Amino acid sequence: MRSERPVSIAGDGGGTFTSAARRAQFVAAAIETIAEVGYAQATLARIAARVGVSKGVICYHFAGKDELVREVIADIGARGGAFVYAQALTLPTAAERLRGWITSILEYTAAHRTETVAFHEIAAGSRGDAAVSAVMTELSASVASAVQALFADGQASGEFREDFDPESAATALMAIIDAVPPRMARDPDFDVTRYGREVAGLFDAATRRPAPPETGSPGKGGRR
Amino acid sequence: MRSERPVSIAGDGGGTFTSAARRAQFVAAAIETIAEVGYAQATLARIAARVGVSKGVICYHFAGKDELVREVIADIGARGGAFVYAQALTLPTAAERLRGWITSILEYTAAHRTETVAFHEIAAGSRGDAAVSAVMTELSASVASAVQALFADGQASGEFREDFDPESAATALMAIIDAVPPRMARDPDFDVTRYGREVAGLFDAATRRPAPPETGSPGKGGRR
Amino acid sequence: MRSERPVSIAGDGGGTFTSAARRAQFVAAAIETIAEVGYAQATLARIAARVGVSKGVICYHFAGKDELVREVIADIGARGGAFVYAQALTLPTAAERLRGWITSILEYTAAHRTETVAFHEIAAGSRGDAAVSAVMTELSASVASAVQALFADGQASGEFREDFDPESAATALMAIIDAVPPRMARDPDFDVTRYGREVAGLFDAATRRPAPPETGSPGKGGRR
Amino acid sequence: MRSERPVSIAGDGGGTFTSAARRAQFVAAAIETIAEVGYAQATLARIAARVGVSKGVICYHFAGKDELVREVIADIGARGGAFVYAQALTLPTAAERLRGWITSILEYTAAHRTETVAFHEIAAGSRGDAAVSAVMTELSASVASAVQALFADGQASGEFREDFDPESAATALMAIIDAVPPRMARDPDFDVTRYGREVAGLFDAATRRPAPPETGSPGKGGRR
DNA sequence: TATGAATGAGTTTTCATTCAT
DNA sequence: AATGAATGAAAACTCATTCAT
Repeated sequence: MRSERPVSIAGDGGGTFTSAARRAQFVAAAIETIAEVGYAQATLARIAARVGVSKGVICYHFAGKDELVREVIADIGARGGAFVYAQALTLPTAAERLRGWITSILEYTAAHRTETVAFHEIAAGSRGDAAVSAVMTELSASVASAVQALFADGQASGEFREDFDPESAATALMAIIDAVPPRMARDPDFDVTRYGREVAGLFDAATRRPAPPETGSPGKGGRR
Repeated sequence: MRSERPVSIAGDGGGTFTSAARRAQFVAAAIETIAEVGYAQATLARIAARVGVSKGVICYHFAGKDELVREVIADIGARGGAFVYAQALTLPTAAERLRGWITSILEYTAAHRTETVAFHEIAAGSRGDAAVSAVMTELSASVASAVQALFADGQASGEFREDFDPESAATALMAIIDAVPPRMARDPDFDVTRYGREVAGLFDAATRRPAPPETGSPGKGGRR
Repeated sequence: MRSERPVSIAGDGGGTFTSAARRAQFVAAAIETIAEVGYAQATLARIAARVGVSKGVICYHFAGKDELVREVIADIGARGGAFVYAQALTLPTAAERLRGWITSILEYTAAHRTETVAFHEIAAGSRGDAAVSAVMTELSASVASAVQALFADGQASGEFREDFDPESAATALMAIIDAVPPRMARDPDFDVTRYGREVAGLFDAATRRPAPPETGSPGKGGRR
Repeated sequence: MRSERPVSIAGDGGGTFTSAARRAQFVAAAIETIAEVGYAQATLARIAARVGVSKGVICYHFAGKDELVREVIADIGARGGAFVYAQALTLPTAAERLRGWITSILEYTAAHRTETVAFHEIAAGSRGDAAVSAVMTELSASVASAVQALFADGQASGEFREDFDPESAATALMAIIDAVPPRMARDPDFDVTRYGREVAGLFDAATRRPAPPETGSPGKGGRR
């Protein structure tokens, strides 16, 4: 019975795919399909057709559509998450980390349109699919808390103003980032890099501690 | 021809529903259903069940699902649009209008959860439904340009900094607003009012022209 | 209970239709609708719409669609039959009666396109509707036997050749006549009158006893 | 893409149906069903039931009902057309070709009742189905013009009388032929072969050039 | 009588899933 | 492992018919 379902053991020199590679192939096809036609229109038939195999094969390698979609999410999340975290958190100041995060995540978004568009399509269309929903929520919560920490750190270190709520700021920033993929899909000329610079600028202005009230040290104020 | 298709004549004090009232009832049921289970899961059967009638009744009152959905969009858009525009645009300064717009639209969002959640669900899930998509795109574009004008006005009047791009700022703000309904749906404790205040604060800080560089008038700088 | 269903008593001076007139109105509307869109597409809704009333009214006046259709058949049959019989059967010779029948029935067909087209549509599309089918079969059988008699009479009187089968000839002639309405519907320029002349000519040539064996030349006549 | 839609590759000796054979099976079932209950009543459910499979199977093998019906028409048309053309057109005289055509087409009709009845049902019931209608019209026009040529040839060669219109004669003959399938369906004892002989005789008599007026050359008349 | 509303059976079609080979 | 075939549930929509008013 257990042998009924392929396990992920690699290392098969033959021309035929190992099970793991096959699964990866379907995940990739699913991502492309979802990005192209939207979550609701991404049927197993269409995904299988993209790979050039019959519909049944997907059901052989995955327990069902749910499992495939969950793997799609995991795949996108893992790759994207790794990249983003690698960039931002090493910089010295909170302001730099914030700008770095915005810039790098949008850079990634622009460089991986298909993936990020697919991710957004799933997030938007998977309502009512409890299992999928749960994964999405969890994933987005973990990113949100990292972003929130970014703001909190800046406040704690005195870099940022203290009259804003880090959680709200994180929510807002996440919203801004999340809206980029559909915007790219809708409008291919959208300049993501420029937008990233602008958003970073807005958040910089919004969070930077205002120039101190010039209490008798004019030199400092002037130099600034 | 006369009576085959119910027409929208309102004003009937009787206890029995007029056709217009019936249509409104289905529109309301559709909104609730969409908000509750998502666009893809909002079948005619479910909507009819909510009203407590058979599936066919909807097809009697509406030419088809498309017509119902279009009416849903029109209904939400009309009511919401009227409200929002009424508030914000009368205030004297751009900063006040910006804050007013953010505050009032989120106030409206909070007060009309079901409606706004449904609207977002449709926007998110109607890919591949050309007719619906078109209406949504148009509607959102018109709001976006009004918001952009808000920022541009502030820059033109000298109230706002000039080193940000009004279009990008509008895009960002719209993204923030659009993300609220699904957040409310996901997390019933989300405090929209507080969030509105925070977002307004962030945009205020981000757009306000910084304190002038103290060019020889120390008295003013000091007071500030 | 009996008063539940309107009876056919005429003579109601008011502006409102008597039941009989109402029924006739629906029959007329049904004929027009069937001729226009075909039997399968002639729904009660469409018929009612043509009269300008609601669908339910038809069900009030008729037990069901079947009854309406049967009345349509009876109506067309009665009027058409009466007309045709009146013309042809008074002429002196069989050849004249044959030509007369062909001419007059096609004349009628041309003059009552809507009716005859509707009749044909019902005949063609009412398969599987036992009650309707039965009426059609009966009606067509009665005409067929009259036509057959026409040929048989000509043979009996010596006017017609004897080497053809009156039943087959009647079947063939009926087929020719029955095909005219759909042809008219398909091709509005079809010249029915000319076609009638041609068909009459063909049947005349087909049935006429060949030139008598030259009664003035005894040798030939004798050989026959 | 490769295997999603079954393709028409024949030649598989195994016991299992190839896709082509399966399609042919459904085409055959559709023909039988249409012949039996009429075009309007021939639902996918009924056709599937005849084969003993679920409704969805037909949609698996055919894009939709339209495709099935079009294949039914093509199937009947191809087989029937080939047969009929093979027979008639090789004979030397126009009179023989005319008789040959009538005889052979009715022979075919008698030998393929189900098929021809189905064909007639489709022709009669497909009003309002533009695609199907178009195919039928075209097919019948091509046969009609061939028949018309038959008459015209006979006139041109001097075999036939010249005082009839070939087009009308063709229309009449087509009407006679077209009426046979429904007649067979209605009346199982109808003797098609005999009818064919009779119709051929009628048209022979109707078209044959009459014996010349015997103007003083008895030898010629006698020999004839 | 008439109406509009409602019903429910029935139609085509789509799709995830199962299964024998 | 893979396939093609089959399934069956569900979707949107149509239509004759019923019924309270």
